[in-house]
Amino acid sequence: MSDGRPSIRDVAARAGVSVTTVSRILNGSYPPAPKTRDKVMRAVQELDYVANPHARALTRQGTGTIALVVMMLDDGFLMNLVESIATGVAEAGKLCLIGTSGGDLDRELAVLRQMHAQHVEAIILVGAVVESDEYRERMSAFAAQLRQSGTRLVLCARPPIDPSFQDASVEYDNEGGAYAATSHLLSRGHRRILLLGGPDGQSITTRRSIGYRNALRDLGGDLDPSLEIHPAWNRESGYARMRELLDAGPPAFTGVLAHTDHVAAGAMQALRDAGLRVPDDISVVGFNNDSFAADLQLTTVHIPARELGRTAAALAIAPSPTEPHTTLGTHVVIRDTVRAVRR
Amino acid sequence: MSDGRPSIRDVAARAGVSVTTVSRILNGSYPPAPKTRDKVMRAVQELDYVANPHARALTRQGTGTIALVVMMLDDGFLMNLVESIATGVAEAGKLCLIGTSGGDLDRELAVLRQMHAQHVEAIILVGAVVESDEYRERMSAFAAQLRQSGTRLVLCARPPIDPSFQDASVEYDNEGGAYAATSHLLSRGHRRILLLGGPDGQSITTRRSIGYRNALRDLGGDLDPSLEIHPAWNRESGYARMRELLDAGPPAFTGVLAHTDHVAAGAMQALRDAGLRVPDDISVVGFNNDSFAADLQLTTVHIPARELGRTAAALAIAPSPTEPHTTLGTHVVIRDTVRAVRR
DNA sequence: CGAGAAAGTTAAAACGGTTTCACACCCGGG
DNA sequence: CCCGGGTGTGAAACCGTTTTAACTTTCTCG
Repeated sequence: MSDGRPSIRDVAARAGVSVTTVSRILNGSYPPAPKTRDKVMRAVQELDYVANPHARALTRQGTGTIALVVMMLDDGFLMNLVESIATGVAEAGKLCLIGTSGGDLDRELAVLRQMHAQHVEAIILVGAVVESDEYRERMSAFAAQLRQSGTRLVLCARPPIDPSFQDASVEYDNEGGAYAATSHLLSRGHRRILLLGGPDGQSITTRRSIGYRNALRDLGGDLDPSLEIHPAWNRESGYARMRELLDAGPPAFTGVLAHTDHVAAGAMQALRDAGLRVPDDISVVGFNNDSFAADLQLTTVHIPARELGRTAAALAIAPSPTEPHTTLGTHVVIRDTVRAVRR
Repeated sequence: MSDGRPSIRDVAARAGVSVTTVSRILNGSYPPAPKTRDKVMRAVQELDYVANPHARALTRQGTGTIALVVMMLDDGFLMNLVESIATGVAEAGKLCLIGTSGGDLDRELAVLRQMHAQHVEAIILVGAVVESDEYRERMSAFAAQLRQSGTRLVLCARPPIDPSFQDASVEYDNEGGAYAATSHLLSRGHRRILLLGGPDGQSITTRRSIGYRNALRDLGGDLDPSLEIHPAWNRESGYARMRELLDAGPPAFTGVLAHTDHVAAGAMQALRDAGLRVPDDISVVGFNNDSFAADLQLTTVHIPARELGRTAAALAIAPSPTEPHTTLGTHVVIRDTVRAVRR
């Protein structure tokens, strides 16, 4: 065509065989006479022929495409996740479609529909879940639709949509991470620990709050609701909320657990601006172990982003996963923003 | 079929019209009788019909897909770039395929071929270029192939493949950024400025070196080849190379210009470890204005990543770009890692 | 030597759309 | 009454591949 791309007919004509034969040879369906094979392969070489994947998708099932849907690409954790998913998918010789929802539920659903319409083999859905019945209902209807059309759904870094579903999923241990971080602060003598949680009503926030409270309860910290506040996940919000708190009076806490290294960084800035030193006056722990945490000497909870990504990619690729549900561990990386509380 | 998706024939049958009519109505080819239109639309609704994009791609040209090829997703600059490209593409109702090359030239070419085989409408190629004849040659052959098949190529944050080509492209001013950063240091009395450039033989490195040298020449700094070294683009490399230098003896420079904020961060760490204070003893300027630069109080060169991404997306989408080549400006963000040199 | 199996190849029918071309219909004007 | 020209609609061809089923050869064995 004017496209300049040769079709399988051109190859067949040049090799002096039928279209069927060419198709067979290229797909490795049973071995034809070596002589024919050579003729065809030569023709393919000469014409630089590559099969049209769309035509292929029409007959075969399997488009060789995996979709990746993520809310936003705004921190190092998600970046590592996306990178490792993308390479995992590429290593399997498949293509990776990416879509961002920007945190808007309608847009998320629209993107998911579009991906589904594209006949992708699997959809990897990354990130936070809103804890509303409406959302759960919509997602669960969509998941049913996916199942019916044979599209796999892989949930990554988020809890199952519905307890009764057994979609493939890979999570990390939010509750355990928060528990460990809180314990770390408690073990240094901190009793009043400010939780700078994520936005309210998101599953991640909830899980981590549970871990935080359990640790306080188990190990004897102050369980005070006024110590839990919910900034957005970014630096600015962390700064602003900490600033508010400090403007209102002397801090009612000696330790801080932030749900993001960015939030931790913002909070630390606000503390410094208020003349408080970290960790001498106030200790701070972050979450994610973003690359810059090392530069800030920030003690933080490490999330195995790359492993998470690799696992998600593997689940998306495997026709039937051996282990459909995995939870990866988290651990505290100790640096230099936590110190024993002064008496 | 067994995958539960209705075909255009099902819709036609249900609406009691021909397939042709359904196709016409859905594509807005000339307006048919309103009555027919309603019947068809109702059938579409009831069946939840969505046209199969692969079948569509077979006849029409235009798959509604844009490809994005990037070496690696390892810093905030690229993350912002990818995010803004992805949203730009999505806002145009198109899909975005993403591929990573991991810096491997063969893999890069393989990915590009795969994208091309997929009949994408445009390919956005992001990031550094190796300055070798072989690379230039291969890329230029590939670009010609793309042109022939009507696939647009958009170069983002990288120079044109071949001066004679006028592929759509959007760059930022590497030379100007390096010039400005160097001037900034010179204006504070620094004469001997260490350049922690990117890997040798990459276009970005070259452009920035030129800006650096021009500033030294114009404004009277020391033009000393031993002051130009080339770590990789990451924190570890920045740390290691600075460490080596300091281990070899007292620093022969008072200012540092790093090609990445990560490198700057690593270098600063090494300086601190060697007992030198930033900025009291040594001044440091970074590049990228990554989000964490604010936390380090790092003076750095801002690159307009989001604008770069939006522009690239626009170029990829527009059938014929009005302004095929754009260079966006860079500027120095002054924070607190540069101080006047002590005499 | 002939029958039947095995090996190699192919024509034709999918797949799910778009597009070309022809047809049927209705209306107004000569 | 016949012709010309919209207006809606549909049959059929096509896009580039896979797959089914049938058709030649050639081989093997009784």
